[in-house]
Amino acid sequence: MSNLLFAAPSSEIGAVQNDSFTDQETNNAPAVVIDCRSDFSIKETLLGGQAFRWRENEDGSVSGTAFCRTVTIYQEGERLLVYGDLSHDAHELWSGYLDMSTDYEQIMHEAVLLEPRLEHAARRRAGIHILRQEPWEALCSFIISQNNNIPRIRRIIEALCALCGAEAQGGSYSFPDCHTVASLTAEQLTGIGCGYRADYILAAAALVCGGSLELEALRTMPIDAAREQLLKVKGIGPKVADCFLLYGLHRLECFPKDVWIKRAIEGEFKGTPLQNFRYAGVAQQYIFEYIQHNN
DNA sequence: GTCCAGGATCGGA
DNA sequence: TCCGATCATGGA
Repeated sequence: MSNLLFAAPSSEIGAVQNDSFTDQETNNAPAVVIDCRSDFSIKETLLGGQAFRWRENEDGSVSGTAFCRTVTIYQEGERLLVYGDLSHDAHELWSGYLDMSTDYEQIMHEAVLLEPRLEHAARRRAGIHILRQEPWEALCSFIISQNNNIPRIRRIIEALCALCGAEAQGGSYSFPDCHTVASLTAEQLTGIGCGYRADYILAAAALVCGGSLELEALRTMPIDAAREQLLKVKGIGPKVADCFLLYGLHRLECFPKDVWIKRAIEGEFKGTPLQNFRYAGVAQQYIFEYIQHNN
């Protein structure tokens, strides 16, 4: 059963990879070109745990699906080549998704002024941008992420997309909208490995598609009010709420506290001003890097 | 077999 | 309010 579900998306992604590689080799398919800083990293940004539907190809490019479009992205120094999206708004859409307009160098500078111990870690994470993901996909993904590991989170999300079966432009599956998810049964969700999270996913889907949880309204609402709304939903706790606000609604002041970060801010970084930094979510990435590499 | 995964809920102190 | 047990699941 699980093999059937997993086979489809991976073969689709393989097809995309090959097509795009050929496109670049023969140079006969147009790519959207996006300028970037030389220290930007497409891999850190797409594969670093903010989003779960991107994969690295053997040639170093990254393939995935968002906004119902499947693309392959190459980074060559200060430019990104996006293959697979021929839409007129492709440049605007992918520049926006990758948040190319925010000045991350300035954010890093401000963060290091507040917490000089993070200088090296911040430099190592200088290439990361906070994505502007589709809110519902982010919410659903981070509900699935709780007490789970990244490879399994990826598998479950791919299986969910395959189960719902909506094809994206470019061949892979798009992430199902909240109505589609709400129409699933708990048995279907546990069948793809969601476990006890099945009921949480259904609860969130019902609230979102029923209109009683307006995700877009949370984008501009005072942050405490937004959190309060989210915490009312069964299955959304403080960590998932902040991950959603940061990665799904691009609220950069949010500071998701997982077990590692908690340990850091109760220990070595006790009293750090970064928790209240207006770009705390970016600084959180630096702290995580610091912990992982111990300076 | 046990432990863990970038948690959340629930019930009992 | 706080703390521990429990919740599915698969990989190490």
